[in-house]
Amino acid sequence: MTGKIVKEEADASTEEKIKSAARTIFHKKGFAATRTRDIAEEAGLNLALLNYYFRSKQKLFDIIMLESMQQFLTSMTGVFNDQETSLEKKIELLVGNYIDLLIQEPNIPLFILSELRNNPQELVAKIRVKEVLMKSYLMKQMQQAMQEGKIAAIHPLHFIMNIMGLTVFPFIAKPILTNLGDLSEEDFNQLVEQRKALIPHWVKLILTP
Amino acid sequence: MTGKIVKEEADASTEEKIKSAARTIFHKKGFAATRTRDIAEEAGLNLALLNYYFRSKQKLFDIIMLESMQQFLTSMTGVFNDQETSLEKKIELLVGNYIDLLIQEPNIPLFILSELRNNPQELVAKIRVKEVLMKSYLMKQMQQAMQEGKIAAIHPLHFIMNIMGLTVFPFIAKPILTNLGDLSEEDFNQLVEQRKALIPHWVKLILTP
DNA sequence: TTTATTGTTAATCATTTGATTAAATCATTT
DNA sequence: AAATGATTTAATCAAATGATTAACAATAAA
Repeated sequence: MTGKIVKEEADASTEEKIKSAARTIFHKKGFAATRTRDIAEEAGLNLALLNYYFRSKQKLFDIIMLESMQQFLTSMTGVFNDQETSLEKKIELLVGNYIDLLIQEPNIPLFILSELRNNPQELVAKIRVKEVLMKSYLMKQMQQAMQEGKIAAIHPLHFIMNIMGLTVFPFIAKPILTNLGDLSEEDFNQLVEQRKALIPHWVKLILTP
Repeated sequence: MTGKIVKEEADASTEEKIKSAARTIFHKKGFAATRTRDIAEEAGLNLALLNYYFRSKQKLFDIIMLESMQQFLTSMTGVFNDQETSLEKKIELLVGNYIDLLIQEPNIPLFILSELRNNPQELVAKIRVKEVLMKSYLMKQMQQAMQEGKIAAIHPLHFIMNIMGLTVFPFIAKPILTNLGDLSEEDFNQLVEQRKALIPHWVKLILTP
């Protein structure tokens, strides 16, 4: 009955096939619009296997959601607490990492944010964004630079909104933007590639005292 | 059978009650997660009335979606083609209008964008964003200012991504941001109110030649 | 008032869909 | 090989849900 529990490392392949299919479809359509049958079909497996391995659609979803949020968060944790790199360099790295990630996984932001509106607090709390972000070395660097008058005074949240807005929003609005500019997938990616250099430049302007 | 069709202006009240309830719930939960029973309950009406007035969930949704997109688009059309106002002034007005709208209807952007990923082309085409935006007087002003060297050379899509990203993203990421900053509804609104002045200022910096 | 039309309701239908079951297959151990 | 346990499948269940129906109420027309 509980194959996976007894035999922890059964055949990772099937379990991973299901997770991979679930990731694809959940990311694209969200929880409510996804049918477990779609996932099974995408994985090329019988529907019952999904429940055999993960008990329920909800449990499977929770795993995918948690991993997606962590994947998103991991792109910044490494950068943020490096004591060697300058504020400027950190912004470059952060934007670059995110754009690389988002070109690979363009559906993650809209997936996370659209699901978050139903669950608000619980999930956000679970991944400790607040600790990771607000108590990071980057924030200390910013505070100090502001005190020394090296950058303009700005509320940390405005700073975060700006960087994330400039970096992530294009991927959220991708269908509109590609229509607006008659862009192919290729064109779009090229445009956001440019933003790896542009956004740090713009942010520097914003921070100029 | 087809009450509404025969008698066009029957009792606007019931029809409007349904639309209003549908708007509320669709905006908050999206198409797939919304049950017609929820809408009926929110409207304080019998479930069958929904189908009596709108034939199906899908038809009702299409109406709400179209109106929401138009509402969103209307915030810019007026501003964009005014031949009297400067580029700078237009940015101020645009950002101001959007933030006012979004404080009233904070769920619209995520609603539109998350539904758009399923339907991509059809809906985007229907509202003529491309015409409204790309062929606006604002765009001509930009081109001319660039040629005259009065503003920095920038791809129109980067310009749009920046303004929209800076303005709209905070509302899309609201649950995360309020958690990050321990913000009440009030606090959040105050913060985005500040952005009415800040974003035009930042955009001006970005456009500085 | 009577009649016809429109609006509303409770009950029901039919389909979709998440989940379970029981039997079959595969793999591992003895 | 036999036995045991893990994995997989087809068939089925039960609940949720969009939609319809038939009866009833309200309103307007005659």
